[in-house]
Amino acid sequence: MPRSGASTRLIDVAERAGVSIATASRSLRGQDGVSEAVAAHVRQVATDLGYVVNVHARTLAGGSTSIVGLIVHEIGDPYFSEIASGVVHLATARGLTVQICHSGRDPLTELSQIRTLLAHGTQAVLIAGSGYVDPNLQAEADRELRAFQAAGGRAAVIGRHFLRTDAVLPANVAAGDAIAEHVLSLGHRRIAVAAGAPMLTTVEDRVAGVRTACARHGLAPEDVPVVHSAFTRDGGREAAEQILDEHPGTTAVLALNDVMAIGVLSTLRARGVSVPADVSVVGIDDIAVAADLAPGLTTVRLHMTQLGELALAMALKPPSSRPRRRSSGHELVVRDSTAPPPGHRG
Amino acid sequence: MPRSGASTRLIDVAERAGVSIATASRSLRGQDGVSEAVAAHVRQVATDLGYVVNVHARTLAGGSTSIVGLIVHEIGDPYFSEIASGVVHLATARGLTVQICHSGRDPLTELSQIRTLLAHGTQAVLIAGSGYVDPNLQAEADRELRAFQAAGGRAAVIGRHFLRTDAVLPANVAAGDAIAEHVLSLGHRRIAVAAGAPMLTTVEDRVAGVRTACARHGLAPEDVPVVHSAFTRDGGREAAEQILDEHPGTTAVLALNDVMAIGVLSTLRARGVSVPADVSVVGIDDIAVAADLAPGLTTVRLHMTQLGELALAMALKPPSSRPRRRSSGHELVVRDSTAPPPGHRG
DNA sequence: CTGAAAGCGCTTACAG
DNA sequence: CTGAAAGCGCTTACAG
Repeated sequence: MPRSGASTRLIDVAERAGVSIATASRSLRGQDGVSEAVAAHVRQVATDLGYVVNVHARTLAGGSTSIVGLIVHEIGDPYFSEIASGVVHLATARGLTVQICHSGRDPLTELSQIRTLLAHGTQAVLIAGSGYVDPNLQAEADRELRAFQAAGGRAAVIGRHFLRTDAVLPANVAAGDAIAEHVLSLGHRRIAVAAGAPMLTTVEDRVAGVRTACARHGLAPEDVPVVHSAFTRDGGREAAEQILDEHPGTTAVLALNDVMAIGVLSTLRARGVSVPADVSVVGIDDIAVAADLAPGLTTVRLHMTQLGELALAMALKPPSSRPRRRSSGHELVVRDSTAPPPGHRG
Repeated sequence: MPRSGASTRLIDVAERAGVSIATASRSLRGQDGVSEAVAAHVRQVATDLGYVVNVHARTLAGGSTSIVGLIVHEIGDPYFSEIASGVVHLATARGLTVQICHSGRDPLTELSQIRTLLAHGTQAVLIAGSGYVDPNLQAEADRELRAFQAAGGRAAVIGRHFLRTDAVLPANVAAGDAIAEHVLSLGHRRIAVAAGAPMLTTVEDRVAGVRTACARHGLAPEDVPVVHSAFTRDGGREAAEQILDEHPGTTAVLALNDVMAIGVLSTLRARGVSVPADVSVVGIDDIAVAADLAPGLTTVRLHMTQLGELALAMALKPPSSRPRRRSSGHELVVRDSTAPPPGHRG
C-alpha cells in the first residue's frame, strides 16, 4: 500500500523550518497562537517541500475530516445520480470529498454502510433514498446516528425517515396528489397506480397523495388499484403488464417514479397500446431524460440536484437543537404522455 | 468532530473476548497464527458489538486502506453513473469504499482531484472519462500517479490516456466504425457527425472509426462533416441544429455518444424531422435509457458497468511490471432510429 | 508565542 | 498460539 513514509511529513517541514511540530501544525492550520512571521515561513517551507497532510493521522489525532458520506440506493439510477451530482458539486466547492455507498434499499445493508462511513470518520453522512414504513427497521441505524451526532458528527437524510437527523423532504404527497389531479381533471376515472415496494415511505406518501386527489373527485380507494412492484424500470414493466391483464379498461397509469414510468411506456409500446391516445402515463421526479422520451413524459419535477445540495448544506451548518426539516419545491410538468381518455368530450 | 471514542474500539472487542488487541486484530483480519477457536470467538464478539475498524488508525498503522478513488466527468451523466455503479458494486463486495470526484473534463481540475485522492491515502485511483489529445495536459498528473504507484499505490484508467497506468480501453474506434458501417450499409451517403470536443481522445478515436468505415465505402473525409460541440445532451442539440442548417439533405446523423444522440433526437423532433423516415440517428454507449427512447436508439453497447468493474479489478490485482491494457467488448444494437434513407430502393 | 509529551486506534515485528 | 510494546503522523491540552 502507499507508504506515507515515502512522502514529506510534518516533522520534515518542522525541522527544515527550525520549529517544533506543534508550531508547524499550528502554522499550517492557520491557528493563532503563532507569530505571523513564523507561520508564513513554515507555510513557505511546506509549499517548497510539497507537503500534503496525512489525512489519516490528522483524523486519528482528532482533527476534522474532509469527507462526506452519501448513501444511495443505486448510483446507476438517475434519481440518485442526479442527487449525487448536486452533492458532489457543493462538496467540491467546499473542499470536501464524497464517499458513495449503495444501500440497495435494504435496511441491513444500509446500517452496515452507515457504520462503514462512521468508521471512516466522515464529518457528515447523507442518506438519500426512501425511509421504511416500519420504524423498527431503522432503530439500530438511528442509535448509531444519534451517537455519531452526539459526538459532533453531522447527518441529513433526503426523504421521510425515522431518524433523528436534519431532513430534506421531497414533496412526495403533493406530487402524488398533483399527478392524480392532473389525469382526473383530464377526465380519467379508470386509473391504476404502478407503485414501488409498500415498505418505502416514499411509496406510501405518493400513494397517499394519489388517494387524496381521487377522494376529492369521488373515487374510493377500491376504485383505484395499486400494483406494487420493484421501484425500477423493470418493476414498471411488470406493473404495467399486471395492470393491462387485471384491469383492462384502465385509461391512465400513474407510475410513482419516472423510471417505473419508463418501464410502463415500454410495456405499452410492446403491447401496441398508444400513449396518450389509448392510455395516459405519468411519472414523478422529472429525471433528465423524461423530457426526451417519446412521448415526452408528464411528471412532477422534484429538483434532485437541489435536493442533494440542500441536504449537504444543512449537514454542513452548525447543528440546531432539534432536527431541521426543509421541503423541496415541486411542479407539475405537462408533456405529451397525457391526454383526455379515449372518447372523452373535452 | 466525530470522536471515534464514541464507538466500539478494537480494545473493547479484545477485552470482551478476553484476549489481547494483537490477537483480536489478527483474528479479525483472518491472519493465521491464531487458533481457529479463539478467532471465531473474537469475530463473534466483534459482530455482537457492531465493531467496525477505524480506517484511519489502520492505515496509519501500516495496514492497507480500504478506499478507492473514482474520478468521473460528472456523476449525473448516465455513461459515468453506470461506470460508477459497476465500481461501487465490486468495491462493496471487496469491502472497499468509493470516493467520487468530478473532473468536469478539465485537466487542471482532474489533477487537483488526483492530488486530493492521493492525500487521502486511497489504495487505488480510477480515472473514468476520456484522455486528452495533447499529452502535455496530463504530464503533471502522470508524474503524480507514477510516484503514487512507485510507493505501492494502484491506478487504472478507462479510456485512452497518456498515463502510465493499467487501462481499460472502450472499443471507441470499433464503435465509430460500427455505427458508420451500419448506416452506410443501409444506403446512406449524406452523413454528418455530431461530435464532442476534439481535445478528447474518445472523440478522436470514434471519429477515426467513422472515417475508416466511410473510406471503405468510398467517402472522402470532406464528404462527411464533423460538427464539434459539448459531449452532452445540449451539445447534441446544438450540433443537430448546425447540421440541419449547414448540411440540409443529411440523411443520417452519427452522434458520438448516446447523450448527444438524445439531444439530436430532441432537435429533430422539435424541427418536425421524422426519425428514421427522414433522418436516421445513431449513438454510442448504449446507456440504459437508449432502449426506451422512441424511436429506440440504434447504438453500440459498450458495457459501462463492466468497464467500471474491470478497471477496479485490474487496479486491485498485484501490479505487473508494465501497464496492462484490456479492451472492452462492443456490439451494435440495432433499434428503430435507423432505416434506409428516404427514397432508397432496398 | 513556543515546545515537550500524551494520545488517537490500529498493526506488526519481537518475545515468550 | 499469544501478548507487551513500539510506532504510524498528527493534534491538542499542558507547561513554560
